[in-house]
Amino acid sequence: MEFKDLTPENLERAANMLKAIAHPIRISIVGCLEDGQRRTVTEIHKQLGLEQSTTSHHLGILKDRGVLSSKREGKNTWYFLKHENLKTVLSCVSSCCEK
Amino acid sequence: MEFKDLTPENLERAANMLKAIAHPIRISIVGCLEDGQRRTVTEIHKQLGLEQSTTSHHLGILKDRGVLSSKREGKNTWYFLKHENLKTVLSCVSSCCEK
DNA sequence: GTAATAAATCTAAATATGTTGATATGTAAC
DNA sequence: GTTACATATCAACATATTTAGATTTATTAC
Repeated sequence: MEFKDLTPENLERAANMLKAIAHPIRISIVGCLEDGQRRTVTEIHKQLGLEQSTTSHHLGILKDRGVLSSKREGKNTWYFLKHENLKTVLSCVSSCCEK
Repeated sequence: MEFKDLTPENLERAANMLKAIAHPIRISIVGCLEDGQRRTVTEIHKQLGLEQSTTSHHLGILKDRGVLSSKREGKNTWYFLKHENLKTVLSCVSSCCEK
């Protein structure tokens, strides 16, 4: 599907997905989850040096907007990329940002 | 360059570029400028049915964050995509948004 | 110089987003 | 039931973004 053909509703959804990713913390979170990796909230908040509540909040945004999925297993909630090709979005943008 | 390797400064720049695109109006603007097309502010504001000032404002954001470039010719300012591969970002995201 | 057109900027108000600490909920082990 | 740990939500405040109308600046033609 070409993005030109997006209905207003899907346009909104695409904008929301991009907006979800468009934040330094959330880009870093997506970076932790490349290549099918799964991480818990605690792992991510420790790895990135963030407050637990901040981390959960940003993970919630990413999940809500369709960037991540999650799966609860016991006390832990595992987060992972919902669409592998979202990696492409980031490498594409970062290639435009060099220098 | 992998986005994982972005310096904090480039991370910020990548987030700003994504944030620039992450808006329904601005996605539509980028959609008008595919394939090396150039458009003036007036053309875009008429085509998308927006206020002139709103259009100019959003074009300014896109230019400021490195998504578009512009060239003044007489009374007109032509806007165009700075990086052709930003198209990929949008088609990638829209493929994740189907249904 | 004036008039006409294109684009950019300013202003103000409404809306949305980000951040943190505190609190609540969910789950497992006992 | 209690305790401990993981996660989510709440509340409050600060900050940023969006929008439209009015104004200003830039350019061309006269």
